[in-house]
Amino acid sequence: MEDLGKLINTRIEKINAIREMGINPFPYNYAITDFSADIKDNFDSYNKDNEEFKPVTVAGRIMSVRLMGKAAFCTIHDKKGNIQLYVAQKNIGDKYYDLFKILDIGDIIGVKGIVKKTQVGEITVYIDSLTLLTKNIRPLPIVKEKDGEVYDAFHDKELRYRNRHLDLIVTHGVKELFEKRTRIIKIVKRILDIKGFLEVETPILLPIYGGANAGPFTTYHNTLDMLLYLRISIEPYLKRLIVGGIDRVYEIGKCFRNEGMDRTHNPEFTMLELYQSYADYNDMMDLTEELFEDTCKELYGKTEIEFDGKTISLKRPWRRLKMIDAIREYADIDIESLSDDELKNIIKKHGGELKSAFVRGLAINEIFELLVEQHLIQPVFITHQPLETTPLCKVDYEDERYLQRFELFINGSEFANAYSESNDPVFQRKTLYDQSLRKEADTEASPMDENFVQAIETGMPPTGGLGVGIDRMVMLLTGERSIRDVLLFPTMKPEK
RNA sequence: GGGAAAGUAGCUCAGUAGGUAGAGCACCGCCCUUUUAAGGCGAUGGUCGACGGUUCGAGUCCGUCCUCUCUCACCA
Repeated sequence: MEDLGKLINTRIEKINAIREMGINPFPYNYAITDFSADIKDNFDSYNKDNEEFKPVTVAGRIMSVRLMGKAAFCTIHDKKGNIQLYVAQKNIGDKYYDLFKILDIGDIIGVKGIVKKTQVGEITVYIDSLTLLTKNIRPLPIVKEKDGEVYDAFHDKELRYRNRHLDLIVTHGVKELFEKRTRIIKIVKRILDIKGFLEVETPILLPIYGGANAGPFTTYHNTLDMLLYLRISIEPYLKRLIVGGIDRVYEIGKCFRNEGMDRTHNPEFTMLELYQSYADYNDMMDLTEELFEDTCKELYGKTEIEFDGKTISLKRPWRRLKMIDAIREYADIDIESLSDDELKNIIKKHGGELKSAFVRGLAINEIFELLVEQHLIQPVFITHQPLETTPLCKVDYEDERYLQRFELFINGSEFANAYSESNDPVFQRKTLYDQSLRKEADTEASPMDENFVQAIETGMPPTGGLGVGIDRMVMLLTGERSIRDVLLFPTMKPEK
């Protein structure tokens, strides 16, 4: 680190030298009129036969310098890309050429000039004015490039995640990836807005948590002298809004689960949850297909995407398969003909485990997760989960052992989860109460939410509800295999 | 939590039998007015992730720990 200190000190001394030249190394603004990509894309409008020129003013960060005595080429990076500058002493004068010579990679400059092609045909701004806009003092990682091939890329993932500002500057495609993430979320919102869903914001700090099976984060409010939880789902509040008559409602926001971290799990992650009155889980399937297919089509103009070396087709309709039929198809097991003990043996044999006391429905779900999930590559709605898997869903009227629920699987992992929402207040009170009693044995069971149950007692219309993991959707649509690559600032342990 | 791999200069990486720590780029000095991984000459720069051990001697061998990556487990 001492060496880095030396490098930084050298640059701090340059700041003093620049001030002694009568130049402010940190001026207040700069009127940009042009951007790199626009100049390159519309060369003809900036240069007519090398005789008529439309002057440009561009600004950006110095990414490389090739200095040759009394003239230099350098490349700057602005919000639209890179462009080369030709900096000649005779064009900008001795004083500003002296300034240019002590500038570093990482400094931000503004330049004025005319656009020409060099001998080898690269569109270049031949500058006649140089303004230092910000002096850098901390060296950037140096990334080299030739013919589109990148050398010495900023590879270290830890450094990239911890220093996303550097990653955005020097790693190709990172900025574009996060722009795409934002675009995906905007498309999803637009689709929902057009359908008449109201976007809302509900509390993240809660006195009581629920809506999912997950460990919560806790925090503390000093004035109220009380423990608060960070939400693990948005469901309990959106359902209150459904009761309140906002009959199509959604929120896209952070949820927090105090659980393990891996390639597809970050402690804080972004969920879409939506609720639609007078709809059921079939309507939610249609809507889910639409959200994924239309977003993909708008991004890429097609419905096939490459992911993890596989081609995945998001073209609707997708397959709809009952959980027990999926188990029969992929594991060749006829669940309904088997005894509890036989289910236990299957789970044991495949290395699964059951929480607390044996519950047949949870065992079936476990077998599905152990034996089927990984095979579900193309989009498929797995429906009719056993009723014990959640207390918030209506049972199917054809077979009350199973739910009107689906989970969407793509490439072996879950992307969405939806119910025909339970709105029977007597049933709801009982199941939530029963679950709260299980809390001793099952740390992920939620405590009783009295206010939520009272809302349901007020009368919630028949409602379809849908939850989509936005980060995973972004991963799918960008081809990224790690959630950390679609989060600007993934959760990291502090550096020592 | 298990397994595997990794951590050496600001960045990207070498470092072979345990014997004074290397390269490219960046940075510093000099030359250079069409370069583009610019080039040439020269110089600086390191607690080899941390701590302990073995040894005359450890980047290298052993142990513990830290961080990250991959993977398995866990996970609505």
